[in-house]
Amino acid sequence: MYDYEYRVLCALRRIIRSVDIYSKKLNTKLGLTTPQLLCLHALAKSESMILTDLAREVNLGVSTVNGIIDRLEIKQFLTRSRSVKDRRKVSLEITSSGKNIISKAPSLLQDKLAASLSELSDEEQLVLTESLERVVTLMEVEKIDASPNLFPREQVTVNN
Amino acid sequence: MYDYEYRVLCALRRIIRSVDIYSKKLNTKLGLTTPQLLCLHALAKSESMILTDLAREVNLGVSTVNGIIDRLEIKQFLTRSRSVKDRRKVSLEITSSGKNIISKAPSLLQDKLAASLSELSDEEQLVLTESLERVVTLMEVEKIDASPNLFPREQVTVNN
DNA sequence: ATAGAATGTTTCGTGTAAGAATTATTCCAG
DNA sequence: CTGGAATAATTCTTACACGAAACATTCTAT
Repeated sequence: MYDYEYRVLCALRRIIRSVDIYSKKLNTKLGLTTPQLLCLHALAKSESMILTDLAREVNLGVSTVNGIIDRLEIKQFLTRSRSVKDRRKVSLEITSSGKNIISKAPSLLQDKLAASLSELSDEEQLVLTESLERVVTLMEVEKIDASPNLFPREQVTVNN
Repeated sequence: MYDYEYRVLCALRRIIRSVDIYSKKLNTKLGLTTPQLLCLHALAKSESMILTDLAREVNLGVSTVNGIIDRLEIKQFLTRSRSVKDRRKVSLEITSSGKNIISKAPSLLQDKLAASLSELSDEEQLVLTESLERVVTLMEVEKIDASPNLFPREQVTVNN
């Protein structure tokens, strides 16, 4: 019973690590990380977008995406421009150079994972995908539950 | 067919984000993040350990773990001491204060995930766990495959 | 019309996370 | 026994990733 919990935790951490290592490999080969590519893809679909919406689109925090945008702007794969109508907003636009790079970029999923996934039967793909999505919903319950105290057992405070 | 790939990618990123957000929540409440707790748990099991082995144990890079160890040492949850037999090695030992904190700490898995997981039937738990582990093996193939060129389609080099 | 709520971006601080390079030590072959 | 390979830890740089705080702008209720 406790066994599954440990196995799940272990699997999650290894998945996280794999994703990160792939992102770094991408960066040395292509000059772009997975999150950067992800943002560019989102921008390519919309042609023009606001930071807040982009963050929601790629499931990341707004301050995180802001940093990613900084790096993409330096590399000239997108432009920032203050909106005239509402001067709080900054509209993000992918450049032609940006469009070019994503057309050359490999899959956002590990090649092998994508390949192996497509080799599974449709049935198996479905089970796997839905299992992952179930994990997501299980995890994200936490977020919605706005209980003020997360650990009612004991209030531990360690601040040296 | 391509659909599954997108759903898998999306699920993975949301899982990563959830794990990270939980870790930060832990940190504000307890003063320790998930990776830090994970390392302490590993040390508690062995009583004395070397950096390299600890890194392998928790599935992280050695430079990453070194930083985590730095922070745990400052908080006095472990001690570093150069080995006398082999002076290259540094033996890591959890302190009593370290043992104390992990006994008070909540689950390393999101509470809700752990709870929801245990509520599933044994059959379902198994499917879910094995699906995750399958994803791990699919992803880690990449690591073992030591092909010099990862993206045979095209050799893209963008170095401004 | 204006104070304050709301919205949107940016900056800051902290903590992963990794690879590359550096240093120190030990091992080993000749 | 000595020089180079191997092992181990550390430092450096880069990039995520987040929340909190600061800032500007717009909206809204009175």
